Amino acid sequence: MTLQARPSETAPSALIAAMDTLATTRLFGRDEEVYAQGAPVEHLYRLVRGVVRTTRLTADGRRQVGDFYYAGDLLGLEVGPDHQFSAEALTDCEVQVVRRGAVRAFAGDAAMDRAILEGIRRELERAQAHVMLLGRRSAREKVAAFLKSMAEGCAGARGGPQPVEMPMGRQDMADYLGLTIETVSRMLTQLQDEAVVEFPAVRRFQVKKWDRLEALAA
Amino acid sequence: MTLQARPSETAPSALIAAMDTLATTRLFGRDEEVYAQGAPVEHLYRLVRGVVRTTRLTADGRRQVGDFYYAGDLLGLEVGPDHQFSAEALTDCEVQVVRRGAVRAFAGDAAMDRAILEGIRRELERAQAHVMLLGRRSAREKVAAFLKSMAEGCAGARGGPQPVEMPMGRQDMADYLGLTIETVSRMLTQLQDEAVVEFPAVRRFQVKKWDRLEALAA
DNA sequence: CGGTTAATTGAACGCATTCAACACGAGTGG
DNA sequence: CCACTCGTGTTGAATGCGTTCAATTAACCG
Repeated sequence: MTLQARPSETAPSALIAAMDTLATTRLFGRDEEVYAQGAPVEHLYRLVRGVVRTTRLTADGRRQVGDFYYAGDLLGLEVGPDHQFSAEALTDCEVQVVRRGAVRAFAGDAAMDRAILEGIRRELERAQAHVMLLGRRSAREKVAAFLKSMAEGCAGARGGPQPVEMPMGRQDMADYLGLTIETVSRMLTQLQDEAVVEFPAVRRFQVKKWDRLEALAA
Repeated sequence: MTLQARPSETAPSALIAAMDTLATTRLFGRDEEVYAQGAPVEHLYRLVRGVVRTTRLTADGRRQVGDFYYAGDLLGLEVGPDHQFSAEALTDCEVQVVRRGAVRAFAGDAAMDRAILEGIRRELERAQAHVMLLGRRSAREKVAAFLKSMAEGCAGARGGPQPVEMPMGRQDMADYLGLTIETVSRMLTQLQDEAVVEFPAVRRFQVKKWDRLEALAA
C-alpha cells in the first residue's frame, strides 16, 4: 500500500549524491506550496516522501494539473527563467531543496547538465503522454487510462489483491484529465458497475478486470 | 509571406556547425515520411526548408498531431529508444540528417549533451503548451489560439497587412487541436464573421482584431 | 453527535460530433 | 474554353456526450 506511483525512477546518481550532501530538507504540509507559478527558477527539488502536484492557473481561473510526482522524482525542472507551473504538496511531504548553482559547482557542469537532461527527458515523456491522453479520448477512456497508470505505478498491484491508494481527490483528477468532477465521478461509478474496478473507499481501488481496463485505456 | 512560424529559433551553434559538416542533406516531397513511429532513434534531423508535422497513431486509428516544425527546428529529439511519433513532410522539405554517434564524436559528448538538452527543452515547452491548449479550452478558444500562434510565428505579421500562410490543412489542425475538421471549419467561419480574422484564401489569413484574438486565445 | 468538506446522483442544457449534402478549386482532357 | 473529376473545405440537421446547476449522500473531524 505504497503511494509510490512510478516504481523506481531514480534520478541520476551523481545528482543524488550531490543533493544528499548539499540539499536542505524541508517539510511541507498538505496543500502547502513548494514553489509558485511565475516565480524564478532557482532551486532543484527532490521529493523524498509524499506526493506533489503541479498546477497552472489561466488568467480566467481555469486550472490544469500538470502532473503528479512521487518519492524519488525531481521537481522544478522547468525550462524558462520562471516556473510555468506551481507545485503543491498533496500529502505531507519531505523535499530536498538545493540551489542550482550549488549543485553545479559541486558536481560539475557536465554532470549537472546530464542530470538535468535526464530529468527534462522524463518531463517530456510525461507531457507527451498527457497530450495523447487529452487529445482524442472520451471521458471514459481518460478515467480508465488514469486508473491504469495509477495501478501500474503501485508496485505489485498488477495481480495482487492489494488495493491502490489514490493520494489525489476528484478535483485534481478532473483538472488533470480536462473534465469536471461530476464526469469523473460518473465514469468511476460506471467502471465500478461494470466490475472493471472496485472502490472499497473513495481513494482506494482495486483492478478487477485488467484486460478490460487496458482495452479502455488503449 | 514566409512559412517560418517561429522566427529565429536557431539550434545551439556547436551543433549547427557539426551538422553542417557531417550531415547529408535529404529532400522530402509532400507527405513523405522523414521517420516512422516505432522506428529506433538513431539520427538527428535539422529542418532547413519546408514544414514538417509529427503525428502519432493510436491502436484504434485515431490520430494526434504532435506539433509542426519549421526551418531551423531540430527533429527526432525523442526520449526513448524508439520514436513515439512519426514525422512527415507537410510541404517539400530539405532536411539535414546525421547519425547521433557521428555528431557526438565530432562535437564531443558535453557539447552534444548541451545541444540535445536545449532541443529537448524546447520540445518540453511545446508539449506543455499543447497540454494547456487541449486541457480546458473550448473549440473556439483552441482555434483562436492556433491562429494566434501561427500569426506570431510569421515574422512581422503583427501589425503589417501581409497575410499569414498556413501550410497545414484542416485535418491537421483538427488532429492537433483534438477537434473534428467540421468544428475547426465552423470556428474559422465564426471568427471570420466576427471580423477577428479574414481568409482571402483557404490557407491564408490576416488578423483583423488582434486584441479580440488574444482575448480568445487567453 | 453536529458541522463541514468531498463525492455522488439527477435532470436539463449546450457544445461538439456525426452523418449527409453541397460548394469550391485545381488539374485534366475533350 | 468548358465539362468532368477528385480532393478539400464548408454548411446543415440531428444526435449524444459532457457540462451545468441543484440536491443528496458519504466521509471526516471536532
